[in-house]
Amino acid sequence: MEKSFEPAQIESKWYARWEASGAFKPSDHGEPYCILLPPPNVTGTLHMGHAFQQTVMDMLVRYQRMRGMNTLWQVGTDHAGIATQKIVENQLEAAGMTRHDLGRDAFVERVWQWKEESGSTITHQMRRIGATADWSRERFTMDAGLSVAVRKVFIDWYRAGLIYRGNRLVNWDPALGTAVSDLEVNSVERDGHMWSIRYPVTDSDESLVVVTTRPETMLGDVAVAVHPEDERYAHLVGKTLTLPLSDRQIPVIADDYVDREFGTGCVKITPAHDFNDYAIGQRHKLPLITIFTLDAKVNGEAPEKYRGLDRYDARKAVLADLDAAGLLVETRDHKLQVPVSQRSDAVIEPMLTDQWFVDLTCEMQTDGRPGGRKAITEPALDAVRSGEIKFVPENWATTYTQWLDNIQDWCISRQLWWGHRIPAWYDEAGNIFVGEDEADARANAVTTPVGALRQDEDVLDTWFSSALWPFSTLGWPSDGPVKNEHGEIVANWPQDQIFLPSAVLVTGFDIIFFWVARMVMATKYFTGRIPFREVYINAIVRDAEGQKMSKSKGNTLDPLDLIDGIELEPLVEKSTKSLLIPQVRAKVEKRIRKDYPSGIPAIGTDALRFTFAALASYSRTINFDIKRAEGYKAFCNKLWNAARFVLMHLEDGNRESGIGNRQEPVTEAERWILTQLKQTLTEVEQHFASYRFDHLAQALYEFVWNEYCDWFLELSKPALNGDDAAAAASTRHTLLVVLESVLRALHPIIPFITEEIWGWVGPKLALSEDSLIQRPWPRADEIVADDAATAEIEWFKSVLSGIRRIRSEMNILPGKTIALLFADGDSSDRARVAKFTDQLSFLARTETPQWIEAGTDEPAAAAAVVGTLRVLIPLAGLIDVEAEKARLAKEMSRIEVEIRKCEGKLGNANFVANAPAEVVAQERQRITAWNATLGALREQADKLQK
RNA sequence: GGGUGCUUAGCUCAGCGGUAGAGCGUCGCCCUUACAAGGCGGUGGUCGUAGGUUCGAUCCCUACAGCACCCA
Repeated sequence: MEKSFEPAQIESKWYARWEASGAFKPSDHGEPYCILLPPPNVTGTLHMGHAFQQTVMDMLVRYQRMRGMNTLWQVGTDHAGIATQKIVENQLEAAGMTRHDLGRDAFVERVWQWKEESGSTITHQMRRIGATADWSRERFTMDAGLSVAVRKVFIDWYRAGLIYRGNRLVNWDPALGTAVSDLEVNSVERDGHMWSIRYPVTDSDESLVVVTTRPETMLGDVAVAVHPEDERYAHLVGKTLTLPLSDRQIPVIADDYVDREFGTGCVKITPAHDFNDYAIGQRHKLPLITIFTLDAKVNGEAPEKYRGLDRYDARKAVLADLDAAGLLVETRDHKLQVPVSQRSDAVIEPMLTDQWFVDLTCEMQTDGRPGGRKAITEPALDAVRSGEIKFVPENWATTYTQWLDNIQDWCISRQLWWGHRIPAWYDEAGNIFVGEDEADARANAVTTPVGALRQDEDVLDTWFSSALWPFSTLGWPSDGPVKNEHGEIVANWPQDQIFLPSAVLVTGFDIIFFWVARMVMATKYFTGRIPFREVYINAIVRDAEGQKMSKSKGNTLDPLDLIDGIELEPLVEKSTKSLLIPQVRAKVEKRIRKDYPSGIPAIGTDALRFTFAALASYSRTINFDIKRAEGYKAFCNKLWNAARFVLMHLEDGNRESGIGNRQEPVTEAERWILTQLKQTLTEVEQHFASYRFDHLAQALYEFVWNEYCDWFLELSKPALNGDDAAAAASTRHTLLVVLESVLRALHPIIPFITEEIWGWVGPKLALSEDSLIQRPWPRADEIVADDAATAEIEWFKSVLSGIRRIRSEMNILPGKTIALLFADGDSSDRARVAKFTDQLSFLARTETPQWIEAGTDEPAAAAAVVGTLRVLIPLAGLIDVEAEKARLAKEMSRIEVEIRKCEGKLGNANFVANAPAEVVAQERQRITAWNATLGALREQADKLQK
């Protein structure tokens, strides 16, 4: 083995071997265990959030695979309609073209090309993370099989009356020219103004003043609303106003939606461009006047002079004209919430358009069939409320149920070209025909089509196809093998449906609505099953200061840069090249030069994975600190060197008898480390079950470093070098067996280094497997615990620590051999000293210990106290008597504080009467122990006084 | 406005009714034959504030303060 751990060398070779061996495919033995990858965006790249999620999924899959489960990690990518289309449109724009110049077919062809070029980026990155997904079953949401499922779902829901087409107000992105989901709209606080505008009452001297942040929408006003109990305006309700600029007559209406305290208490109503106004318009049967074109310019409904103006230019013109007319009462600065499209950054314009919807709100249809609420929404709610699906951490269930409780119908049409085209056709009279294709649509027609049919131009929301992932990827709705474009079988529903429900979905909380809820809806409806039994909501990865990672802040980290390392200059170049604003660019560069003055060190995949595991508590965010990752790289190195130690103590050609042939360990240290291993493995299993990867990582870290390396390896040295051949042989065996077990236990977290080390260790144990990935999970119940041995070793550790403390505090050079005496103590101390003499003198660098018999003189010495045993280091010029007195005094006062605490409790009659008996007994035991120690310390202090 | 979290060592975080923990940092000694990416030892905390419940509260309850996120 190399002298130190070099991640780059070992990572490069293992992944391909594992994959080639078929290790990632289902074994067809054991209980099914499936993980669905929320498909990454096909044109995306791996960011820290992905790397974290995939580490979690891979840990779970590897663990369950080792436990003998029939595992499937179903991977694939999502066509990401808007995002992907926009990338290609941007490319065209750079060439001075638009998609309309190419035409639909050529454009879509171009997107496919782009997908082929860039689509494998993220899957290659996933391989670097070590993700053991079954690539042979990789799917794409737009491949043929999944498209069949999409059409079937659309048609079935349509025929069940659960999908409808309607003219509704939707979130319209005027830059992209499509409807977007309300989940893709961010509410952003912006500086703006609040304008007060006077609306005169028709044929009267009176007037009302409305306040608005969007004065241009007054061109589409159809009413002014006041609160029904607002006495100021009660006499005007029912009267008519003359809408300035347009001169239309609009009514004053009363509606308790109006907040009397806000502004003047008068609200202009523009139902075609505001969701709240739309609702009021519906209640009062008001007309809808759309005043904008689809690219947010004023249309022909407005007075001539505003037509064709962009909405913001129209605002200026309207304000100028109002001011000129003396109707602009006040202009105030105001912070307002503006809806902004996540996809284009454009301000969203609520717009009345024809769209397709999935009904999620209707209880019962007019013909008596169940509505969407009954058929789709409620089963999805029940699945979580009943506990059939569990969230981890569980409070996310509230987020899920509250959202579903208040859900609106789902707008599924998008005015894009990239995606699943809606399988609906229109005849010349505007009748709708839905089917697999035109022929099927005609065959299922309820009315005879008038003239030719033309297919709907729109495509489906990406999440519509993603929602089917849990069952469509397993081959549904085909009843036989499904092949990919290379003719390889990728799914077969009749047999693959054993993987539904999957075990767990690992995803971010921001996906609960997009994905989790919709997968539950679709999967319940079409298969009657839940898509997954558990939903593990992972934390959001932030930078070390808890700031959101963002390119414009310059605090993003590329997981591959952490794995491979990167020099400062390439890092600066890479982080700033996509930033167009010079100030931002300069700021980011400055930050990177400050944060990473010498670039990012290569920490390797294993250390990165361990870091993710160690940070994965139930907390909602994790702050990724590179220092922490470096610490875990040190852990990998520690493990590496422990393995080197073990291997170099095996005699040449020495093959151990194998793990199966368990022999009785000869030494107490072996029985102790096996007990610790058993304990650790028990904990690890519990932490896997509860998804506490932080505890899991910590348990293994502590075992390896603080128990195996710090104590067992050290204790093994005297045994390996001693005269007792049986103890030496047994110790060698136990060193190896424990190492092999811990490699297995660590493998799900740090697969590469453990596999590499195992390559040296496995053959020494004559194991049948070729590689660690095939080994079974190390089971705690196969290990025998020995509590008596544990007590012995704990005693030994106390004595040795006491000696080390004296050496350190008295500045005795580590290399210097010193005398060691024992005094007092009981018979078990005598026996233990005898038993551990060699280890003590070896590890503490002392001469053979001597006992001081009671009543005999003893030399001045520094002392450690273990129970009633005094461990003495004779002064003999080594030790400063005053320093030793001070040390003893400090120790005594610490113990006196503890004793006072115990006395306080035990002196309290209420405590003794009410506390559980074992707690009281524990306090009594503690006070006894403290008193014994204090007694020994006092005796020692007295001896020094002389 | 509604909701959900968070506040513990210098930093990042566990813990959670009965002796306050980890990693990193820091200080001292040591290149001791697995590992200086290391070893040994030390320092460091009235567990956000104020009340309450309890024999006992960092932990449970209430209020308040600050921070974060989600929804409107």
